[in-house]
Amino acid sequence: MNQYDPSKIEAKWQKKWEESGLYQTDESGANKKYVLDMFPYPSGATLHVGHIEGYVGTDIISRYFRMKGASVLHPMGWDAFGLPAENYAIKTGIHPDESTHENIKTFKRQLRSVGLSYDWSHEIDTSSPEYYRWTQWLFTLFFKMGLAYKQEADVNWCPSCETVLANEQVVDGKCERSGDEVIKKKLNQWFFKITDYADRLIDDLAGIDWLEEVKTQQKNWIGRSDGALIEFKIDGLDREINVFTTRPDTLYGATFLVLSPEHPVVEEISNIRKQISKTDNDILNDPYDIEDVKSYVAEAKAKSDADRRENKEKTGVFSGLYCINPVSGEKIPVWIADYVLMGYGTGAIMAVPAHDERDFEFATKFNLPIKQVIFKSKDDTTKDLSEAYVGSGVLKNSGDWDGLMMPDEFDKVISDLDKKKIGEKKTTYHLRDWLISRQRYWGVPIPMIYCESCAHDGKSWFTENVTASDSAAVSAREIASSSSTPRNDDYAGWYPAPESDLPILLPHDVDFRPTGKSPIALSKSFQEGVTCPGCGGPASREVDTMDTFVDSSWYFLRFVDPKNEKEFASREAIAKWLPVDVYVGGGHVVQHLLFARFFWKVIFDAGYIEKSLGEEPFLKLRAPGWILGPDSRKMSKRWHNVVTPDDIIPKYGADTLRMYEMFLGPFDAMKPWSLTGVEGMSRFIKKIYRLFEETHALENKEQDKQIDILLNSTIKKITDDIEGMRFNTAISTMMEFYNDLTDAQKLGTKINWSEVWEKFLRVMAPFAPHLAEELWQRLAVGGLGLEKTKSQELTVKSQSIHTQNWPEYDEKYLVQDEVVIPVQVNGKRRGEISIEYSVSSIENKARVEERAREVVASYVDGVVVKKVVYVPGKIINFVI
RNA sequence: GGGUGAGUGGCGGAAUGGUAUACGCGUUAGUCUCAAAAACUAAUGGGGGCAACUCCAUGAGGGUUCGACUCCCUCCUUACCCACCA
Repeated sequence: MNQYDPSKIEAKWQKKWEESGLYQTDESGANKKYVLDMFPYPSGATLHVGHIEGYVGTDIISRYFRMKGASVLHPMGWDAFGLPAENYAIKTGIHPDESTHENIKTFKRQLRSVGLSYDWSHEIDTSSPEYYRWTQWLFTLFFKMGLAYKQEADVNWCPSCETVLANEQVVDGKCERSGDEVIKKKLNQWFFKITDYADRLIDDLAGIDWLEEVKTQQKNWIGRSDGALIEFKIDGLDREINVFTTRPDTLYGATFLVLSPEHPVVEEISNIRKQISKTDNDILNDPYDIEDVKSYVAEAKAKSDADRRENKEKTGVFSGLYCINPVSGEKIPVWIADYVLMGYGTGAIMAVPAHDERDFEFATKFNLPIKQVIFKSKDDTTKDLSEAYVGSGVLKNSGDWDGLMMPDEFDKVISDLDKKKIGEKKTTYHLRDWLISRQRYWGVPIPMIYCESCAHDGKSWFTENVTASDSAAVSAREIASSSSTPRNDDYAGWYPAPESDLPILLPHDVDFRPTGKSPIALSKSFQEGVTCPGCGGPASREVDTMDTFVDSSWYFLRFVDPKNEKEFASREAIAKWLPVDVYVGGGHVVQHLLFARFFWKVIFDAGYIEKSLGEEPFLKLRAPGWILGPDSRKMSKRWHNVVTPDDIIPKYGADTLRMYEMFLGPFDAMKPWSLTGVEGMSRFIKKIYRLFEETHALENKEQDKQIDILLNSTIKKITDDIEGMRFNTAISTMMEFYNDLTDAQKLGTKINWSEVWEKFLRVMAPFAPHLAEELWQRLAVGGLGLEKTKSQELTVKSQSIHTQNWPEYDEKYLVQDEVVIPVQVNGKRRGEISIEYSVSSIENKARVEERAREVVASYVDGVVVKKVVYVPGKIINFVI
């Protein structure tokens, strides 16, 4: 008898599958399913079992869908640009292009060794000119739509990576990658106007099947809050300070204003005071020194965001200015404090210490008045608050607003502000525009050209292209810019590189050591012969590259048409495959998943996506849980607890690895790796193999009903579990099937082995594709109920188990003839009865009750039974 | 501080209103063997009892229900994400 030897079986079938083109996409797209993994960054570290988990999950789903008759697109590719390769190059001198492609080779070998059913003819590599040509083209589309702009801004700068970072890449004030403290720097940078899409990015979440957790996180990140913009006049001057507040109802309680140290008014304080003193000399009598303001502001500006947050004590300084509360007419002081952030709202707040914890703390520390305007009820006569009251209640001390209930009559407050022309409804967002410039080498060059002379004349692509040929882009631009028109002066001198020039190649012969300037700036060839698309004069290219998240924001679109040389993807291919039906991957909750949704919406608006496809690219999203090391710590080189497929496959085989990973626990849960667990799975697979060897050639056409029931209920359970991505219980079901089957075998139950194997192997096929194929082919050779093949050589695709139909189950075999009904007394199980299924219905309650009463006689005899609850076929309960 | 999950044997977990602890790991005993490994067989939540049996147990406490791991309330622990966002 043969021994199970995965190393022989698996290599053999992987080769044959490839030769026969088994996993080539059925390009008809009939009954399509697009099953997508988040494509990996090919790092120097190899793939470990945690990465594989998601890939095995999507592989099972893809194989299952194919067997159900769907045409499935299941591609894989490489998010190949990025900093680690560049840093590695700086250290070793090996060009990123070279190391990246070495890594891709390793990753690909590993993925193949797991037996994943990717169609490699759809493979993409974001660092190839064929791909990034279209990344550049999309950039120019965004530009023409008014959604890409260059602006001087305070940006996050990582001193160690020597590049700017997106807000999303700053974690706790530190660089996500290097861990260094991020500093603020004023730089001229390219942005994507993702804020124009903030509302749609929130609202469209409602219609997609994503984990609630991920949706909530995206909503929080976008951070929409509704409130009002309120105007405060500076006392003694015809000038206002605007504040944003979500609580305009507490306006009568606003006893001072607070400005962020970066607020524009702060720099002008001396001037403003001079102007005021001409009409009102009182202001000069304040015990106040402008030097205090200057030193406070200087100190605050020197601190990093992290430092500011670190400091729990509130700090601040009186500005020397007063404003007028627009409803109460009171004169209130203006303070400067770093707990107010310039980046949110207007950079100025009205402080309502009675109803805001931060304002309360500040007012207490600096002895500022606290005025309560919200009371728990009409009869509430609280005098001195010991802490801010932030709850709901009724307004008092509030002029005409007295008696209004908050938050129920909030809208009345807003409309009154509007009527009095002192404020208006306003929505603000936490989301900032997406900063995409990077001063690094290993990325996509931004395809923009700058012309000094056009800039001087105030000319730009926008001024020169009133009637652009690209009508789709222009009409889309109108849609997109309805909320905010591009400011032409920001664009002066800028032109997108003409489409015929794309791709703008990343120069190869560059010293990529970071200097704080883009390395491409040092390339001689890069700027050779560049002319202005507007005036034809000499011009220069943008030397920054794009954030790699731009590359990965549209790769799922390229996958459907990866070799197209005319378009980023054809309209037809997009319509055929998209949206993605199942998307699996971890992390990236606010980065990739937000950016990719943004890209889809922009491309949708530009008219390149059929409206019928909808406004969301990923219908269903699931994240595999982390696999922890055997020590229950996160897998990491540091703990020496990393397990890779290469540690497992040579000894146990890919099928064991796949089955074990899926059996570990719920797909989305965090769970620790265990080597003894792998051995257990290996045992199970060997048992299947052995049972097959012993039984598959036994001829027996008869079968007891009990086996029919076992087989059909197993098929049903596994089918349901795959649909619900409960792979762990699907595998338990296979184990139970084996146990029940071998028990029955020992008892001499009649079993039609060929039918059993012919069905069971098919439900096992998505999980253990190599073993299932091997045994399927042997079954075919045995000729039991299958077409005979001359040898075990699979050359025809149609003979593979993976092209067979998914087995159907027969409802009539899902119920036993006899059912076992537990008998309870007061909800505690005291026995059970076995009755014919046909008499278990509710009409026969009396009969069932009689039988049950015998079993629990010792509990119910001689006592009053108050009630008998009978759930047909499930349970009977005597209440005494 | 806010949001979102999770808490069940020695361990990973199953059961989403109806026999709690499926399935697997581990452990123990046995078979086989000169021996070991592998394999196979059996036992395995805790307490009490010779036994039939019985009591207790799903983080803690309450509630709803004939019946609660499951639903509701309060609290505790823990993980992840966000956090001076006005």
